[in-house]
This record gives sequence, C-alpha cells and structure tokens, in this order.
Amino acid sequence: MTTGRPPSTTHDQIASVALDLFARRGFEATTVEEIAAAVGVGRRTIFHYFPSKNDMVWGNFDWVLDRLRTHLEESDEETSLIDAVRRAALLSNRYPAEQLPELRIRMTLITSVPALQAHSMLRYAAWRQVIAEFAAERLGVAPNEIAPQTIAHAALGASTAGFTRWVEHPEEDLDGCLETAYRLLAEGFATPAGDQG
Amino acid sequence: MTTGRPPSTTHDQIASVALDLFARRGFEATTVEEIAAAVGVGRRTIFHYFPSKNDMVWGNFDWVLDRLRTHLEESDEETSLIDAVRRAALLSNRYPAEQLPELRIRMTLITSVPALQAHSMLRYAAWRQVIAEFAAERLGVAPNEIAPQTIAHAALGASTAGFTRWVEHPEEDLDGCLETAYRLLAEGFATPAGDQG
DNA sequence: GGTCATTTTACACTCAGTGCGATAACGTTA
DNA sequence: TAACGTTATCGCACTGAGTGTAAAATGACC
Repeated sequence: MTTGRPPSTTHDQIASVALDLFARRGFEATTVEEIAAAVGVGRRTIFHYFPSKNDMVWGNFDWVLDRLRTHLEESDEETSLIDAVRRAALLSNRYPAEQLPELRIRMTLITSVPALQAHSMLRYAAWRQVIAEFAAERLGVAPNEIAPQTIAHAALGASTAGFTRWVEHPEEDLDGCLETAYRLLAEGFATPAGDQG
Repeated sequence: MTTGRPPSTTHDQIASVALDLFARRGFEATTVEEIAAAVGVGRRTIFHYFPSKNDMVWGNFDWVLDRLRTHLEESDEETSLIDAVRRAALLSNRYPAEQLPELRIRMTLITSVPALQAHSMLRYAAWRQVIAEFAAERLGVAPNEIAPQTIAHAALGASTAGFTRWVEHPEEDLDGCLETAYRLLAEGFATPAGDQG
C-alpha cells in the first residue's frame, strides 16, 4: 500500500483533537466544522474517518471487545458463569495508569451527554453480544435465547453502574467499582442492609 | 381551560398517525413533514407536541412509570428486594389484549431501528430511576449509590431481554418472557433451580 | 366590536450527515 | 520529463431534524 495520495490525518489524531474540544467547550457546542478546522482538514474528510460525531468519543472499542473475548475464553470450565463473566469484565477494563485520565474524560462525556448516552446503546450491543455468545456456549443454547441475552444485559448493567460510580467518584478505583457491582449481581441482590460498597 | 385558541390535534392523534406511518413505510423513511401532512397540521406544530421524532414511538410512558412506582410501593416489606422488583415489573406490564398489537409494533420499532434503540436509553433512565429509588429506600442508602444503581440497571436488562424475546416470538406471552428473564436474575444466573424462588 | 389567552404556523436558521464529482498528491512507468 | 493509476481530500449542493421568533388564527368573554 504505497501508492496514491498519502492521508493528511489519522483516526487517532481526529479523535484526540475532538475529545479535547469536547472536554473544553462541551460536546453539543462543538461543531464538526470546528473539529475539522482544528485538525486542519476539510469537514467532509472528518466523515471519511468517523461515521458520526458521536463515534469520536469512543477510543479503540474493538480492542476492549477483543480483550473481553480473550478473557472469557481463557476462563476455567469449573468457574461459574457469573464469575467467569465478572472476571473477564474486570480484566478487560484494566488500564495502565497513564490512560486513565483520558478514559475518565471519555466516560464522563458518555455518561453525561444525552446524545452520547443514547449512542452508547449501539456500541454496547456489540459488548453484550460477546457475553451472550459465551453464555450461550456455557448453557448449550443459542446466543439469542433469553438466558444468554438476560445475562448479557445484566452484566452490561453491572459494568455501566460500576463505570458511572467511578466517573462520579474520582477517588475510588475502577476495578473496585466494577467488583462491587458484579458482586451484587452474583448474589441476586441479596445484600445485607449494612453492606453497600 | 376555556380560553384561547383550541388545539387542532392531540398528542395521541399525532402518535397514532406517526406509528401507522412508521409501521408501513419505515421509521427513517418517514419525514416529520409527512407526519404533519397526514395529521393535517404544520410541521412546526408537531414539535410543539413532541420534542423529537423518536419520542413519538413511546406511548404514554409516564403512565407505565406510575404503575411501576405504585406496584413497588404496595409491595410487602417481607418480600425480598428482587422479588418486589420482579413483581412490580411484571404487573406494570400487564395490558388488555386489545392494546397488545400496538405495543408489539412499538416495541418492534424500538428494538429494531438503531435511532430508536439509542433513544430508548434516555427513556429507560427514568424507569431505572424509579427502581433505584425503591431499592435505595429498602437498603437505606441514597438512590445514586452503586447498589440501587446496579439493581436498577440489571432489572432493566431483564425487562429488555424479556421484551426482545416477546417481540421476536409472537407466540409466547409477554408475562412469561419477563418472568423467565427475572428468574434468571434472581438466581444469580445459577441454572439449576435454586433456593430462593 | 374589542380584548385576552392560547395555539398554530410561516420563515429563516443551524447543524449533522450524504452523494457526487473534481482535484490534489503520491508512486510508478515510459 | 510526462503521462498514468491510485488514493485521499475537498467543495458543493442537498436532505432532514430541530429551534427561535414573531405574526396570525381562533375562540371565550365583556
């Protein structure tokens, strides 16, 4: 692939510039035209790299899905379904410390901007699909059956609740927030009134 | 309310006309201008009744929320949290038979059109809030704590999985689909029939 | 008829997203 | 050097959702 006009920007560069503008001026207040200008490229080019403005806030989400899948596959056959899911969810959300600030900015936007909250539904459908496929294999049914689907939805709920907690409480760590949420799930909400991590 | 110009249409009429057009021509292919023309009203008037095209697909969702809240409040103090939530979710989704076809059309749109899938996130936030407030009172913590939030997210996941199942399997009944999903939740995904019913 | 309250509506606008076609920038080949 | 193929960029024109505003319509009441 050495022929043709060389690209004048990259996926990552646009995402980085956009995230910066979103964080400083707000998501809605930032137009695609402004992002294009900041990158030094035409507006039309932006849409060549991203299908929508919403998609710019997700980093490399496919990479997260890959990690999730990998961790699920390496799970012990004797581990219970919920424990396997919990473990994979936690491990796939381990980040080097230097990436956490950017992750926090992204998740803050996603959990607070209505347009992004809504759009997250579409992104998380892929996440649920990974869980559903794993659960389906464990249970010996099709991924679109109600059991795998419910497990996938509930697991996503736990992850979402954990992430939201982390976004709103910068002093706590992400792993702990997710751990707490998944524990509640595993216990069927049979939580003693005193304990609420 | 006897003074001023009388309204030339109603919330319900617009919703009904819109739903019909969506079902026949598709959601994306139907423009707001077409809906306005079908109702016999200006385009601008439509946006006086609905904040967005997406919102037209939901019927009286506030009414569902009220029913959910009512059923939660009337729950026995001795009933476990998850059982109270399950019972309220099931009861608030009982519809007279003649309303089911329209409900199915709505839910089919919501679960299949990407823009509506995304938008549902915003509507369901209110649903989760009702659950979270109930769970919070039961647990003696604030509604935005992780336990009520996780429970709310997971319950929504069960409802969503149940509804999706019902949409894709017209021969099954809604109550049964929801029941199955909530049972999985209550048992912490433990497949064998467990202790807690 | 005149006033008041409320709804409807036209107009003009912003912005996201799309389709299309022209053009720019590169490597290769003659 | 010049022509050519390839790919990216970009401008232009368009659709369609949603908004702000101010005017006009409509009915009730005096």
